[in-house]
Amino acid sequence: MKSLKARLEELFEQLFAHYGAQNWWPAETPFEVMLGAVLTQNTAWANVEKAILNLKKLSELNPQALLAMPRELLAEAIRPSGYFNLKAERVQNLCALLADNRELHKLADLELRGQLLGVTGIGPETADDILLYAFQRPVFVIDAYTRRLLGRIGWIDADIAYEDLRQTIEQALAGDTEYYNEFHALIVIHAKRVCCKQPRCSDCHLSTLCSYPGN
DNA sequence: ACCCAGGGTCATA
DNA sequence: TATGACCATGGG
Repeated sequence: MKSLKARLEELFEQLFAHYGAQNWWPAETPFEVMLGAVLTQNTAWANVEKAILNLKKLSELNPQALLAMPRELLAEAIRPSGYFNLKAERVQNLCALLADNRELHKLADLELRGQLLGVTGIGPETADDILLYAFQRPVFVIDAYTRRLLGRIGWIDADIAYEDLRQTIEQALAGDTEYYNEFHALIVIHAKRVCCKQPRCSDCHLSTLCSYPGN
């Protein structure tokens, strides 16, 4: 029986061999990463891109500017990303944390995670996206794709708690920031393949890794 | 017309 | 602790 570490590393190799380096997260600045992390909650990335583009036309992308913006105006700009009233509030909650604590980058990983989770609207996955892709901390992000993929392969229980799964994988891999960055990006890119969105996945080179819910 | 998307909060039992 | 309602747009 192969160890979890060996199986995960093999999975990484297969994905990397097919898709190559992804250079994530798609954003120009760390703050834009954080913004995207909130806006993409339960939302297709294409809609988030529209929202961010709208916002860039109205304002500089920094915490002070978005805090100064009337919430209604912010909400209207991010409308395409869905839940726009809710997300306008969440974005400003995050901005408030960033604006009145300029030393966040000096905090240890766990402290920083605690600060992020303290923001209403930032849950475990959004916090980990921010930790990994904005603050370059070694965190393995668990999202719906990751659960679906690992669940489908039969490596995890469907109902394992977020923290338990994250720590199980991090303990097994003991990877660095760059490795976790690439790994999560590959899982998402793989899940977005057209063939992985079909009920049956026959032409996928990695058919056994297809993450469509019904497979 | 339906389903889903790079989730999270809050009220209730 | 564990469900369920709610948030809302856009593409397939």
